Amino acid sequence: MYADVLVEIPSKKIDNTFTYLIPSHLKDKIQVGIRVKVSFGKQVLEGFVLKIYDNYASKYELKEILELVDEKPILNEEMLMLGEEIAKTTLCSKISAYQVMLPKALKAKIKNKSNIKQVKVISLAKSNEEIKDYLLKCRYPKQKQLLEKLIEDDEIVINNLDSCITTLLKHGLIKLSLKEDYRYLAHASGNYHKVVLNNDQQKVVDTITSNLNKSDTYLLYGVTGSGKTEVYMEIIKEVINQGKTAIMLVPEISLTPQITDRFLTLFGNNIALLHSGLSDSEKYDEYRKIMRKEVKIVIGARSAIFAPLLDIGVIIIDEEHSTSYKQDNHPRYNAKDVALLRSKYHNCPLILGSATPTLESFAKAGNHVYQLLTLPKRANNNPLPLVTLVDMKKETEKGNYVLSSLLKEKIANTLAKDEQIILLLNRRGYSSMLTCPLCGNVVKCPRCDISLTYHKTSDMLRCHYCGYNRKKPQKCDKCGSEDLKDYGLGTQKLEEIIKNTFNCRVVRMDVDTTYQKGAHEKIISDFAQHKYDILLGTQMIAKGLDFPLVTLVGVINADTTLMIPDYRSSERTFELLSQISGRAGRSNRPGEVIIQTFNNEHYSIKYAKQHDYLSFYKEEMKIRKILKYSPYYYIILVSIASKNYEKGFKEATKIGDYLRKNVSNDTIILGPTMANMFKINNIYHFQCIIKYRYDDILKDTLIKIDERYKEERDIDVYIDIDPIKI
DNA sequence: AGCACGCCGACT
DNA sequence: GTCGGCGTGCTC
Repeated sequence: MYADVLVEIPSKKIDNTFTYLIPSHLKDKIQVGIRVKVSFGKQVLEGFVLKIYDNYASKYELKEILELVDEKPILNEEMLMLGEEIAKTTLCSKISAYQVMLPKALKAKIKNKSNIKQVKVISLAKSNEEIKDYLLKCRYPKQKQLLEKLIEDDEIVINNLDSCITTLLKHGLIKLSLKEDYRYLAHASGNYHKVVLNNDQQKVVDTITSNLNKSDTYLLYGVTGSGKTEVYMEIIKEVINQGKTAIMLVPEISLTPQITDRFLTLFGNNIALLHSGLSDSEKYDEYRKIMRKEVKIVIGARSAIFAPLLDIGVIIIDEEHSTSYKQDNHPRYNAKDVALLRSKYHNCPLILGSATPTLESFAKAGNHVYQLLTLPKRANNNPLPLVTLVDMKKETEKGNYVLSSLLKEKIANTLAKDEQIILLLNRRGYSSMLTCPLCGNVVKCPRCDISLTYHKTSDMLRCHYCGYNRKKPQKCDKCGSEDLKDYGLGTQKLEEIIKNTFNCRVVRMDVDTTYQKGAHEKIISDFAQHKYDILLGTQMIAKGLDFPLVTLVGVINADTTLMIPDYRSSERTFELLSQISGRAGRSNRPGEVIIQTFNNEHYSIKYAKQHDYLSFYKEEMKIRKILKYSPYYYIILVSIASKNYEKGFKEATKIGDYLRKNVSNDTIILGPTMANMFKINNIYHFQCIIKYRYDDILKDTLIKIDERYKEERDIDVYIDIDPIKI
């Protein structure tokens, strides 16, 4: 017998299987999807068995498989199919596709036998009658207590052996054994109260639960606070009742106890949670629970879409507009695409939920590719918050550069009512640049083409792209003037201003305050407990959070996302403003939103003010059509990176020309141009953008480019199919 | 990814 | 004459 083995070398060059002989003692144990050890050249490697067969006309002298790593397959038929599909659609090697699907601990080479945590457990070694006899004559209360508990519970986890246990062991009444333990156990705090669904919610639930055995995709478009989570819970409940399993994806950032609590309360330990807060071994523990069919529900971020559940009854992707579902490094897969494949495979519905769906999804709903379901009102029938725009051009004339008089007044009022406030400022640090007023010199990163951000707490200038750090200079590097001015506003400076202006408790949430494990959750729970009056931060505070006491939301500068030169910047702006507005007035107190902007005529901001997704959608679709962008055209981004500017430019031009010659007539090739972030970490980035609708030769052309540049050492070419940012 | 093979420069 | 530079190519 022979086996085709995919060895664990993540190189495109070696992305085909190698045939090995199956030694006779492994013949009845080997299966497709298990890992094996093989000798490969001079080294011993692990690999996945992808095929087993009887006859093979060998040209070479075949080697034998050395040993099996697993007893049972870790890749089943479905996962093998998913990996192949990912490799094909994202142009990555098969092995990297399979590796991205598995938890790190299951990746070859890492020995994890000792990685399984064990606990000591004691259990009864004799029959209940014999124990009861012993109990009658036993005169030690501690022993009695323990034995009685053991009759009740079968086994007890112990930390150390006390005299009572050693005596019982000596008498042969109990036995000691080791049991695998799971490190991570999520607990519900139990303070979630069940809610009754309103008519709209019930209609959505009914539509989906009466079509559970079809692989339809639904777009659940529900305004912020419309109670999408309750709908998901109801559907999952029904799926579980039918004996099936469920996957729910949420953006990493919203995997907070706030959300998970509700699920844990309703479904108890039937859930595996997969999020970045877990260590690799903890993730592996959760994974093992899924493999052993001990849980039926998986909730997690992007990679949870690969959870090896069998018999999936529903897949839910919450906040479907979130960019976090696309992996931004190799392999650049999109969890939404994988979800679609799995929904087809399991014949189960896929639900995409959002208050601000991507244009692509909404367009598909318009074409009846997806089925549109709507929750037009907030669950508690509250109106959406009143949004007021403040023209910052007028405010700056009055000398108000940061807080407009209106926002100041509203903050003071809200504080007086003892209610809470969220302030959004989409830029971290203290100020965005340090400038010399004499010679106009801006202090820049020596490795990147961008100005450094001043961080006051550490008195350092920091590059937000490469992490470069330097002490704040006392003098201008160019002319020596000592009068350096800081311009721009960051979250640190805003925090300082708020503290100086109001007498209140402020907490700041951005990358700088949340890089430590658990810091993010702590800020959220502290704010929820009203330990602070104001939560200010970057966009990470905009999504999914639910604080009943928040009645005022302020957006300090709505224009930052609008400035980004990406064809989706209007969509991002509308989404961010809608999402942050949705944080206000979620309980019985009415909410209010103040948006400060220099572009109060811009349609993104205008429609966000009116909570008018539909009009925004129509306006933006017109522009996408004229400019030939997604969803009218498919987009592929080819990035060319090199340390050497000339070489990078030369190769980028070559790639651009090659593309133009080797695609269909109506495919559009833009560039090469300098990328948005042109120089990062001393590496120059160029890019070509491909826009196409139907093109059968494009894929081959891309594969050729990919293969050609795999070998090049000082040029890196990345091909991003369906990129989320340009 | 490793590791060997291989064909040109400065050394005991 | 040889040690070693890392360019190229192969691994069932």
